[in-house]
Amino acid sequence: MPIDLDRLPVDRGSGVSLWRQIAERIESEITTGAFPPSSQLPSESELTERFGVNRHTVRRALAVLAEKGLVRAVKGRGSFVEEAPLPYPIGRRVRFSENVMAAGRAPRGRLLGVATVVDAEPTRRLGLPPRTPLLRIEMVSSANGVPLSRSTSWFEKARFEGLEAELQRTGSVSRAFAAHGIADYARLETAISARPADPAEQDLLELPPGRAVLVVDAVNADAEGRPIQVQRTRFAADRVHLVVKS
Amino acid sequence: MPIDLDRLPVDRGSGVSLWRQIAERIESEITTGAFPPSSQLPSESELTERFGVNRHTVRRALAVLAEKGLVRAVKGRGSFVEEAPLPYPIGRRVRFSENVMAAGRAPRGRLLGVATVVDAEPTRRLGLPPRTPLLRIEMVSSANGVPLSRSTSWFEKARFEGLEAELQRTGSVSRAFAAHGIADYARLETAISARPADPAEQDLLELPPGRAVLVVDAVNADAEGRPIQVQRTRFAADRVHLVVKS
DNA sequence: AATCATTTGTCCGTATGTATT
DNA sequence: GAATACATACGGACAAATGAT
Repeated sequence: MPIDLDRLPVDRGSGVSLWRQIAERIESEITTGAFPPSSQLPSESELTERFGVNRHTVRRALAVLAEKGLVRAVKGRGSFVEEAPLPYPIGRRVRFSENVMAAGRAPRGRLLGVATVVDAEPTRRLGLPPRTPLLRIEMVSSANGVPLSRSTSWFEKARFEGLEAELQRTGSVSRAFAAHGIADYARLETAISARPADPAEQDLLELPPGRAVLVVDAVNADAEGRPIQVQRTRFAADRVHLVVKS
Repeated sequence: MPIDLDRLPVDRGSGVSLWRQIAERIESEITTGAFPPSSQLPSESELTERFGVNRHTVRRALAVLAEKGLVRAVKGRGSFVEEAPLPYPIGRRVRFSENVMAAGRAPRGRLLGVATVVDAEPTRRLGLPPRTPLLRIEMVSSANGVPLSRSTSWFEKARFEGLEAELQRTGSVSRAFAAHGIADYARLETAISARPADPAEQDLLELPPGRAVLVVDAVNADAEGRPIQVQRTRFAADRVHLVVKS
């Protein structure tokens, strides 16, 4: 009769700590597909029973896996297997929905807020005269219900009056542009940096404290090459990797 | 007689905490150029005297600036003004030294170690048969003496026997390649991600705990398009931003 | 609308083995 | 060997968020 690995008890006094053994067992079950991406892990108390250890020990193992970005714990609900990082192309074409769908996941955009602002730096990058009123739009985008990015965009207000209504309705910048007669647009320049997520980002992106965000700073232009959008996107660094084509 | 802002004492009971006032004063002195990039700040005790506060208050102000990535404290030496982030192009051409010199800074590479290894993943990406022996090379690269990146490279051992000697001597991958008859090489594919720096990286890159590293994963190929190098570079995210040309 | 069971997060402990000084 | 520090493991209580009833 074959050994049932799932029921194999932890090995006390083996020189390997229990939390490490448990973490490795759960990790192998994730990588072999016993726990598929986005599925829910057994609760801490179930794992406690299964491995015959204290709940703290299970929690330590789960903390290791969370640290590695393999699982994500949600208070009051449970722990879930993280999806593999989504490959996000950084090319001329910039279409969040397309990029997410190409990876076989369901994109969604949520409008957080709209404001009319005067801001020197985006104005300069849009090539507009100083103190031109801009539309500033805050969004959160997700794939399969998991938040992927938080973005801030600036547009010339006079040209994109009412853009927010379309954004609100569709949750898609591309579609809002289309409604304003812009069928095609492309990346002009892109700068990429990274830093730890701040508390607001931790909240909106459902990130545990200390994780990093990838900051992608881009200027997008219409078919004639005129800048129409300055965008600063903060991706949850655990959930994407940016792919640059040469 | 004009007011000497440098000598303006801190404003107690103004509703703004002393550490915040001091942080803002030092920050403005940095941005106005009174403390140029890479210069050394006055010691904590000098600042203590100048502002007439306790050393803890000065330390808190400096901690804020370090958190923002404006200054860098080095134990036993002092605090230094961070350089502006170096724009690092991610294009077809991959030349660390060129990129750093283009920004007007002095590049330097230091070889940390060389090992012969068998590793499935880089072997596969190099398009070599499984279990082919590889040369794995660990480096740290810096600009103006400030560590910028930590990289691990894999090469086919049979083809690049003795590469490490040249690397040791010049600290440059390009020059070591040249000595092996490879005049030109280019990026094949690049993936970018980010995560908090681990303790070893904090040490080598002189990063305070909690900061992020930009992980750039690349396969480079010779003039014929054959992969010759798999490279994983971890940039100190505070000190560079990657610029992608479209 | 209010209550309840479930689940993770945080805190208080105690005991024990291991490594260092 | 003794003293010390540290990591490991366990026990229990309660807070906080969630989802269902």
